[in-house]
Amino acid sequence: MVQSIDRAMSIILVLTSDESKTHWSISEIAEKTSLPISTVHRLISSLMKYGLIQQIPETKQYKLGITWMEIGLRILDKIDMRAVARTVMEQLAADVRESVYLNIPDGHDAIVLERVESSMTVRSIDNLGERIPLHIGAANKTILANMEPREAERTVMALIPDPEQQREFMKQLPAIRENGYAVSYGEKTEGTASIAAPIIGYNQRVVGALSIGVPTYRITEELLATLIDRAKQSAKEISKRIGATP
Amino acid sequence: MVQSIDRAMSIILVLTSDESKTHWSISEIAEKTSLPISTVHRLISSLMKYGLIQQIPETKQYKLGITWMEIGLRILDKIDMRAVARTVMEQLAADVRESVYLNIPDGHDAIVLERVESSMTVRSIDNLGERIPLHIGAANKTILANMEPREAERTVMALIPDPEQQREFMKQLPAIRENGYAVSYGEKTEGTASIAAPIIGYNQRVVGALSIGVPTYRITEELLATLIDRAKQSAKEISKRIGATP
DNA sequence: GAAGTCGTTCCACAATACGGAATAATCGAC
DNA sequence: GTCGATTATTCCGTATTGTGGAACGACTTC
Repeated sequence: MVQSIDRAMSIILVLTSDESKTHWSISEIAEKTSLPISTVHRLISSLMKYGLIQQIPETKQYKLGITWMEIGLRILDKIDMRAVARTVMEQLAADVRESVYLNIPDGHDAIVLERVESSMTVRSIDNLGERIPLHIGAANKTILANMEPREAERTVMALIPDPEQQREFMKQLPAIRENGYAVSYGEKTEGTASIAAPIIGYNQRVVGALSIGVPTYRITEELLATLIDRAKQSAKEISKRIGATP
Repeated sequence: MVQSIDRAMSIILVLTSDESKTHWSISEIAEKTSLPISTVHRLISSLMKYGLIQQIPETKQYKLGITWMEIGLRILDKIDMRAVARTVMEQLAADVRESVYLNIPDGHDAIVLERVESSMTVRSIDNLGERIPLHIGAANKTILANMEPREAERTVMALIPDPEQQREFMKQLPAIRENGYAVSYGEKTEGTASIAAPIIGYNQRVVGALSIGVPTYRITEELLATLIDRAKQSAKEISKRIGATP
């Protein structure tokens, strides 16, 4: 619609086109965009004004400006994980034909932030907004396992009074962290198993967990392997979309 | 030079103007930019094409698009300081149990590049991507103090109009440079003190500043001494690590 | 159901960006 | 140092492009 913006973006596109190349000359850009040099120059001048493109003084070449990062960081800061997760969760639920949940940590509990039910589901297990202590269920355990260890320890100490049980519980966490998933059988709801994987934010911190709830009687070894795989994959997809840098 | 780009950026600017507000209606944007509604609409349509702006289907309102993050992350990737810094920052935050920030200079401001919050933190103070003038706050002052003196002077002259205040301000810089740290009380945020130390790149140039934010009421002389020590130490650690791999 | 308040589309008009060509700056070979 | 080749930058008459008031449509509110 607006030609200048189309052209400006085609220039930006050229600047992002090659991972290894960091700076470009005007004539290179003109050639790649098939625009006249003078036009490229004028557009770049405008873009420079806003820090979208920067000029390297020594070589007079151009590179992407810092504004992209500046605004990008702001978006990362308040990205709505829920909306992002929803898309992925719906796909997953449709594929595996089971209910899918998204939990986020808050204090010593996790809150059920989102739920997608499969058509197969007889009844939904977790209610939206429900608060579940972090040591209960596969989803919450993956959160604990991926939290800052000291904080995890403090949380467990607050949740489990008996020191012996505390130690016993803490033992499982490293493995969960290592494997990238957790499985639980009927911890929260009788007759329901849960397969969970962590969602990691842009700053490498765990921001939630995705889990699949399955009636225990349906589970076979083969299905379990598939579900683990799919849960990990979907959690990673969400992590990526909310800006985690792998 | 190119009007459309100027106008487009003024729209983007509105969308970034308020930290708390995440989505805007066309008429709000039109009013803020003093542009006709139809013009705003046309520009937004073009910007949407590139994911620079997204529309929320339910409310028909607009928000910043993910392209900013996408391109921003590419640039971030090239700044390997961030990855290096994060490790050190997380350790520091865990140890001192306060929030830790990383600022990098750009023009007359610094940008908040990374933030690690302690579990103790009530609320985060600085937002990622936020731009703060270089004469405000301990972190930015350490940057100024370690910049090339002429450039620092030029920056201060641009930021502070009053010549008397300029001179007054410049006086503190040599001491900051000498001591290797700066402390500020509530310069940027009421009730929050900041302890900062410079990060020096492989070419002996200041590339950023690490700072610890502490509620003023928590500060004692003893704690202050510790935090100064830890800030200097961590900043030096980061400097060393980015110096080793230029 | 009328009156507002949004977002969206339309189109005659002229202001705006266009781009070829001239100029300036830079580099390199001899 | 000079000449030529290759950049980046500026200029300016032209017409293509974006402009914005007004009409329309979709919703909400009273």
